[in-house]
Amino acid sequence: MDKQVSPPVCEVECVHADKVDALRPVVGGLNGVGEMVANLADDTRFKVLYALSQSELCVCDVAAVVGATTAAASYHLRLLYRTGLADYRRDGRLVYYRLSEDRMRPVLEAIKSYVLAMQVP
Amino acid sequence: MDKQVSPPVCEVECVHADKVDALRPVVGGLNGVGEMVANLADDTRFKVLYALSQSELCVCDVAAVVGATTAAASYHLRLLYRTGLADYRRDGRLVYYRLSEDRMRPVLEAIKSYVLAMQVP
DNA sequence: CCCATAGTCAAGCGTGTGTTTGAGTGTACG
DNA sequence: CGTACACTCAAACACACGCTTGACTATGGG
Repeated sequence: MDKQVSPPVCEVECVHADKVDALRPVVGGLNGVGEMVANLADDTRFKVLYALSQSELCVCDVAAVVGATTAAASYHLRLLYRTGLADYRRDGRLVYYRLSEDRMRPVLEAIKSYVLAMQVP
Repeated sequence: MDKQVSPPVCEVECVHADKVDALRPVVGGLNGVGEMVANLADDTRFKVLYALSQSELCVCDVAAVVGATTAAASYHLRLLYRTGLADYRRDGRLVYYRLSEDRMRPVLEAIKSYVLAMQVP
């Protein structure tokens, strides 16, 4: 089940074995990080999730907030639901979505801060 | 150059105009966030950048740390360089990369914490 | 000068993704 | 019942991405 450790990797384990050995276990614990980050790696979807982190919203509202069609908003909301980041409840004709994973808030805030900080200079 | 604002978006601006009006300017300031997050939305590339955030490394070391070929490591490093997240210097036959944007550290740490927190339960 | 080595580049591949479109589902209300 | 509306679903399209492969550049040592 290992991916690749030996064949086309440099000659030996390369130049700085100490640093490499120190980093490998740490980095190895990050498996799956790409898949998780990919849930946020789209303008529309990040905006949707950030909006949900601020307020419970129906699909219609989400579409209006992010500037998308309801179909597109529904697509992203369903995707966020399936990956466990959002939850929903039905109330009459409306469907309300909300952020379901509070541990995501610091991530959203960190990314938001970074983006806003990059817009000034 | 605007994307879509009016046509198939609900009827009016939908159910909760107050929340929508409050969120729209905030969310509107997040343009480009998806493109930025996409730089981290891959297991290998996130690991590469995280490793760089911990230590200056040559391509060979990076490949060894993340378990990839030097070509794959070089591909991601070059991409990170082109997007301004990494910088490099040449020293003899070796090329050393490092994190060039310190403001990225809190983002990397927040994501790492989230991933590690999700692995326990 | 020539070879070995670290790194880069470009083409090609398999694969995945966001959006549109149009049809379908479910709820409310007269 | 039947219309109206919020929402969902599935197909299709266009596009982009990560990795491999093999050739190429650049540095340094014999």
